[in-house]
Amino acid sequence: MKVLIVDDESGIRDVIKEYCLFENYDVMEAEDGMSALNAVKNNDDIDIIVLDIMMPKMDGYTTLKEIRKLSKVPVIMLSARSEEYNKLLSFELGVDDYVTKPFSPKELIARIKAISNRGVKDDSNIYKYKTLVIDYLGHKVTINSKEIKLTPKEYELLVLFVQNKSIALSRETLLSKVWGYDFYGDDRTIDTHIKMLRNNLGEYRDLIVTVRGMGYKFEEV
Amino acid sequence: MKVLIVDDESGIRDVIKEYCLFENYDVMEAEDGMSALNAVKNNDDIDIIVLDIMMPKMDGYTTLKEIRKLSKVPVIMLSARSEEYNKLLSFELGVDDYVTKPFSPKELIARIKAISNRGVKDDSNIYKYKTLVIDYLGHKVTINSKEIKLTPKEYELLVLFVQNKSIALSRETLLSKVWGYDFYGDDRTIDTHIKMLRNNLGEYRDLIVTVRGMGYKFEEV
DNA sequence: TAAATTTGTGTATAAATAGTGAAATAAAAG
DNA sequence: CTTTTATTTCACTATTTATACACAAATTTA
Repeated sequence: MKVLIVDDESGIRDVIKEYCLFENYDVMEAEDGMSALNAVKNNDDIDIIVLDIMMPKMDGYTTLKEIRKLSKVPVIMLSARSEEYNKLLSFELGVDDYVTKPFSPKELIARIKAISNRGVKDDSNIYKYKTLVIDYLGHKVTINSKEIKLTPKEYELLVLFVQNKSIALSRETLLSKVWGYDFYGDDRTIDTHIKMLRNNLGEYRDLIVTVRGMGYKFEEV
Repeated sequence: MKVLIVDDESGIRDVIKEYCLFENYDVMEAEDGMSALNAVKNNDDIDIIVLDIMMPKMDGYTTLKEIRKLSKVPVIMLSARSEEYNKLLSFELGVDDYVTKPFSPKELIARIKAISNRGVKDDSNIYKYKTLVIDYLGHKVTINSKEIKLTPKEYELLVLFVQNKSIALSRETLLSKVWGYDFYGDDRTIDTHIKMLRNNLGEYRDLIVTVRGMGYKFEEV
């Protein structure tokens, strides 16, 4: 487990860091939004981010908005006042939890634990967009209540896309996540599977958007 | 969907309420067991209750016991310590889920969603689909009132499938649930048993659906 | 606009997976 | 101990799925 702590006050970072280390979490620090962003860009093994809202230059909201273009990693926000709360919600950026300052480090750790233990039981078991429905438990995809038959690879691809909505996934990432780190074959294999997936998605084929020179992403219109 | 939130701390109620509203659930609040009880008495459209265990005057257990005299509505319990869990289990009042404080609001919402999607738990001793009947107590399966003879493994498989209707079960899961975690044998053993089970199910053989690359599932047509 | 790069797509072939019957083992019943 | 029943392994087949590759289409760069 690796925790990224983002706060401009080194004192606060230190306190949180100590507690995290004590719980055997790995820790990374960032003192502003920019460095946090870079940290996320360059490390795909960050499991949770503790993010202060009140920061000079780039505030927590903006930082989170940028992070969300890269990753869906769980985020706990730190804020000075609970009134910020509604703002957080309306923000719809997938804040997993929030803690008001001054907070007891113990409480923060407890919340970090809660999120890290949560595992897969996170989101609901169904994804819906218009008439496109993915039933994760049943491994079933339907359009207009009619099942569409996907091969295992196609299904895995689709799920990966949906769970990274609006995030561009490089060919590399796709290969490593769906095929496994030890895949030897051709890059273009992906294209073929994308083609098949699109065909099977029929009227929803455009949800899978080509990001030229990079890869693909899933984007609700 | 209407959620009744029962907690003596208004701060906690507010957080849960905000998240629920954001997810388009209707919300009612109660700050103690008595008002919760009244709320249930006077509103028959409550779909789910989030109930804190630690409350002054009437605690969560007592409250739940009283609620159960009126309704079978699904309940999620909140408690400060995980030790309460065992107590909950032995309590046998039909607690649908259980979340320890401090919890991430997102997690609570995920669980509320999970419950609201799944509907009411079925606790009958008989499963029926058309003329296929499983009598759990009698360990007997009949089709058109005629008993079909299943071997122990076949029966266990069938029951597991039925109790996980529409959920894809991986070979791994099947092995560990029916054969035990310590089974040391060929994966393909399952296929053979599936084959036999299907043969025995005759006209209902198609209820067991192959999920390619994954396992099998039971699906009523 | 032409050339170069990248992506889309149809098709052939290779590889993986599931269905099945029969034989070998193991377990239970008589 | 013998017979019967149940379980497991295994080889073979049918089917589905994955991959490579060639060429077309689209986009970018020079």
